[in-house]
Amino acid sequence: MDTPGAHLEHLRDYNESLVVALARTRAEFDRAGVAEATGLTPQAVSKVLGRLAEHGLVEICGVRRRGVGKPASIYRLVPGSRHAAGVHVTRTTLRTVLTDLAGTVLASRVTPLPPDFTPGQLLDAVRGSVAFDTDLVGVGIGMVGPLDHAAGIVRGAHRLRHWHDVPLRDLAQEALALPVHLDKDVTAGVTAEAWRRGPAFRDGALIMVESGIGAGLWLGGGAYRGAHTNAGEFGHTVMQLDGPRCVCGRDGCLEILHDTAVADGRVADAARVLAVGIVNLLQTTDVNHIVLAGADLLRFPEVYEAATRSAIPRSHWQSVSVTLADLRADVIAAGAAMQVLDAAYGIPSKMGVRSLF
Amino acid sequence: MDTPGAHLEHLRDYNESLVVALARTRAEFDRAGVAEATGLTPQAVSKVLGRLAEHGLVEICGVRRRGVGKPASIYRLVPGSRHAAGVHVTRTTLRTVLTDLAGTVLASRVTPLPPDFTPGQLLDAVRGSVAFDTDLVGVGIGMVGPLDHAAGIVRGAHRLRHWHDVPLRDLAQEALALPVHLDKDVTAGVTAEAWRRGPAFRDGALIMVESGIGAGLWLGGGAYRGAHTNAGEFGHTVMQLDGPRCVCGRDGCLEILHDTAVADGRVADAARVLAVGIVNLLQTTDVNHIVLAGADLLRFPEVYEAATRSAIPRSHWQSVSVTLADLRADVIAAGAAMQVLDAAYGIPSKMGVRSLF
DNA sequence: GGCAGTTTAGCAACGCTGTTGCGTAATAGA
DNA sequence: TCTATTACGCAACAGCGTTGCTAAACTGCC
Repeated sequence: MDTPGAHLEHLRDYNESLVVALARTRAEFDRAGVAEATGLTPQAVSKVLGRLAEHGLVEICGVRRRGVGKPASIYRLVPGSRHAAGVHVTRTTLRTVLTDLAGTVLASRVTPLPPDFTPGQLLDAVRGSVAFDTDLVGVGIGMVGPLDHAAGIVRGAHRLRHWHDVPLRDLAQEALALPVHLDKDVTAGVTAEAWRRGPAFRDGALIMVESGIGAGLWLGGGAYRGAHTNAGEFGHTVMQLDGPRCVCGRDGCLEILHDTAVADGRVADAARVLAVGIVNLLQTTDVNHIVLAGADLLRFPEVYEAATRSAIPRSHWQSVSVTLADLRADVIAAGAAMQVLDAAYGIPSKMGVRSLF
Repeated sequence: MDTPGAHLEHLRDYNESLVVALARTRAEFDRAGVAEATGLTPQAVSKVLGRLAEHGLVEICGVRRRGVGKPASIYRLVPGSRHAAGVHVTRTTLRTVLTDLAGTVLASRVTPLPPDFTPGQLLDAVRGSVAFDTDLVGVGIGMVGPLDHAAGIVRGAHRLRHWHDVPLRDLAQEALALPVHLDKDVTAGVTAEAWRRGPAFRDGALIMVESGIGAGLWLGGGAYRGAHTNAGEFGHTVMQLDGPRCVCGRDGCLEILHDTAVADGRVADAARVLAVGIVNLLQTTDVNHIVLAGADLLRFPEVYEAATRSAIPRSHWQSVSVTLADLRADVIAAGAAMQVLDAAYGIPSKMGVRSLF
């Protein structure tokens, strides 16, 4: 069984991650606030903050007087204490991003990739591209599936010949001498949103329209990938039983309907079809955050946003936020970087051996 | 924030739950096996097993000689050590079930409910119905939504007039003087499958066709309900953009297409439409277990099962199991009972205050 | 029958976690 | 200046899994 037992270190890591997550969403915080939010005793919070401060993740930035009594120490996250790099691999380009612990994008660059590039060529490009002048926690790679997240293997990349069962994660780990995290582009993207917004973002989907339609799912406070790292392929859900044949072999998929409308210049129609697809996704997953992203979508952001908003039915106990990915084109690469941060400093979704430092 | 800090007791509870989960799926087990499966030391397993045995959840049932050396003690779960009751509320009937710790159904009864029954009438029926001659861990209630699982409130039950914002969980808790768990019928149903199959069932969906089409989702090793306890409403996903108007207000929902076919006597067509809907669900959630249930579906089980099997595409790294709910009509009530067991003895999906005993 | 070797079980001490008790520091107000 | 109040942290503590070691139970061999 791969359900590991829990040891004392897991408990410590869990609580430290909790405090880091809190620190990420609050500009400043004090001991009492953390204690109240977590249910830990103030003394325990002191110990946690002491450990985090010792490793530079947080620092004291002042005191707060609240009438009578000894002033409380005010803490804040030190965003620059940790950095991660992320890359977004497309069929023609490599986008590289450097982010800090707060999820802020510090640098972003785009380099072309050779036509029909090989794994070796990609690794060369990545090696040259992530050479930032900083210590890195690790490097995240976001690319199209299908791939196996757990094994770190690219099963086969759409329209790329040299990409069948390539153990990219291990190859990159060796080439870069850094921890590497390989995931689907959309999952990386939704991680960016989740990391930046903090624990309030428990259930969300990042809708990406960029040579294909897919969704990155963040369910119950963690990335959800499904049994075969294949969740979120809602572009290939049938929305017109007697519709035109899609490349996936089914008829009337969201993607073929959408792309046909775009090809005909009917962008508003395309957006409406996508919006119905998003409502379908909401019916199935009941997320309350929809994030719109992808190069093709961001060509007409307000059209898609308006169509989505107006398609979502309202009721008194439900509410769904619809926003554009505010990192825009960087969202996948940045999310890949934040997956590294999430693996190291995020709240563990399951018990497993890990150390924050 | 509702993300609680972790204390030492959580660690203990987590490991104990892990061992109970293991015990549920194995007829017999020994110390070494548990130690290997969990990564805990044999000594730690001894302590856990000692605590579980002290409370009667497991017992020694023999020794195993393996050539040379002192024989190992063989343990097994004591299914009868804990019982829970579950009820399945429909528009006209109340089905009540008694289950043990292993998820075995020990008793099952169906009683009619008054037409357009009130909360008070339901509580009376439940009180009379769950009076089994056993100590109960608690009572689970499974019924149609929409409802709020976290708050234990029925938001509004389909075609029942007296059911708007009824705090049923608290009312039942008071009426029964027992812990009560309120959840959507389909979520309860999938919990039954998950509880009986053990940790190997990490990602699954229970498809229920019974005056409506819905799915109970078990994602990443736990029930997934969404942000508003509304996940799994895939019966109201659009599959024919220009299709007939559904009661939900949209056009061409899976449900209206399916029900129309059934009304016309075209059961095979209905099953095929549902199968496409299930494949849509797979595209979105990538679960690898599909469980078919519901009175309307179980009228033609082999038709639906075959249609589903043949609609699912195969590839070399993906595989999806399709089965009928082997508890048949009891699955919802039994699942409601197992939700109580899961809350008390299941592996906690998040850190929270809880005690096994 | 007795001894050696092997495997399992568990007591006891230990390290580390968060908790509790209590003393100390820092501030406002009387 | 004194008192009440608030925040902080050292020290002792309880409880978790771990480690070290001894005892127990069995097989196989002499």
